[in-house]
Amino acid sequence: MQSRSPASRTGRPRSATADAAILAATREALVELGWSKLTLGDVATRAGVAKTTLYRRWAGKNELVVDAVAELFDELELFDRGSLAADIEGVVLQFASILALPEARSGLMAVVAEATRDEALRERIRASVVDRQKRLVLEGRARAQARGELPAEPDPASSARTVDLIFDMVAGAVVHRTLVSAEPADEEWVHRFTGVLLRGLAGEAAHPADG
Amino acid sequence: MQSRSPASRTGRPRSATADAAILAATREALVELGWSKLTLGDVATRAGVAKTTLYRRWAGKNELVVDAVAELFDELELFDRGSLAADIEGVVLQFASILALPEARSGLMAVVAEATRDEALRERIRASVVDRQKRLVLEGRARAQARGELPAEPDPASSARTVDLIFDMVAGAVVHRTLVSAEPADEEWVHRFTGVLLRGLAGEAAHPADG
DNA sequence: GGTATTACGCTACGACGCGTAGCGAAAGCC
DNA sequence: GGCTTTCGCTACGCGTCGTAGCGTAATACC
Repeated sequence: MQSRSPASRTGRPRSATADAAILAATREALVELGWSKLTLGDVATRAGVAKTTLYRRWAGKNELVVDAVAELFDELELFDRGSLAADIEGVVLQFASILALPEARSGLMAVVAEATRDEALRERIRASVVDRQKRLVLEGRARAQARGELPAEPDPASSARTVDLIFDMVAGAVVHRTLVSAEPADEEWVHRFTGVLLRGLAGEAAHPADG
Repeated sequence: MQSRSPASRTGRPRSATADAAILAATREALVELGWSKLTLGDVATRAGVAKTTLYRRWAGKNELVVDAVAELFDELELFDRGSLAADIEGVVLQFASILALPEARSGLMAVVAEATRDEALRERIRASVVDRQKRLVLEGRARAQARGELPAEPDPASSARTVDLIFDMVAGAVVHRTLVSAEPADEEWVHRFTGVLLRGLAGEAAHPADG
């Protein structure tokens, strides 16, 4: 959400239910119409609010859709399944199930595309969507290091680069599989992916079927 | 390009220079304006053609931008650098340099987003952009198997799934690094990425600096 | 060279979404 | 009750869309 400055203490407060209704209506419109045919007037009508109310809270289509899609990622959680491989498979399957939703598929890529020319929008996406995933990578790695599955990296700069790399590899692969190849990231695919990620291409050939 | 059916044999032929001018103008407009602010009228003016000419050849903005961006991927080539790791690094750096172009950054993701609701557009992207990259994965793997760096996969179905997986991992990681994380996929990053891809997360820790 | 056929440039048009301004009414704090 | 902010509503100018219509240019066929 937009940073609510503490300046507005007096006067009529903004309706919290309107916020929720607008975001829900945005997701509904994304499902039915997709990004390009989604209009703010239509969203306002669906939400039962005036178009001007919508413009008072969001600068435009981009920011609105980012917030609407970001809520879908709230449920992401890294359950402890006992091993690094199982942890990765679990969270990747969660991520894939979110990307399988039509409102996420059509909305997320569009705002990322817009963000290539809009630094503020890129920061908004990072804060509300990306960082929530990156946190999972940090957690998973810490757990794996505690289990002895991964070595500790003493150099913090090198460590940060490794986290970024893993994050790009995991998120990128799932996104590409789901949105570009347009194939489901199902359990079998996730299992193969995790195998390559952990053991590499050559090593994976030695364990073709099991985990 | 759209499949030119051999039905039109008589009459004035379509100007080939107009095609090139329109696609170049589209890329130019993508750089200056980005996807959302790009208008077909503006592209027609830049190309020195009438707006109606543009509509006679392309169904809309999506198809036009796909063709304009697809030309950027023509130069992709897999040079034989002697080892699988070097081959991967070389082609990934080429791919990254294309994605670093502003006309590719702003255009490619947008059409992919649109393609989530348009099967024909998805097929157009696959034919003119994606398949050109997937061919490189096939070449690279065949070379690596000939060198003995990768084992032969006798089962064709399993083999095809592996190629798809590798393709999603390579292309996805580079795209995510470039367009979502908005960081350059430079030589250092590509080197780290290739290490993880070939040796896995655990194995990579044993070779932190070299190749 | 004449004719048919197709592409081209140009103009004009209705339709639609954008984003804003202005108004009166409603809902909170002091 | 007075102050402040939000809300719903209407209306507006603006720009783009995609198409229709027309006269002209370029090629193939006879």
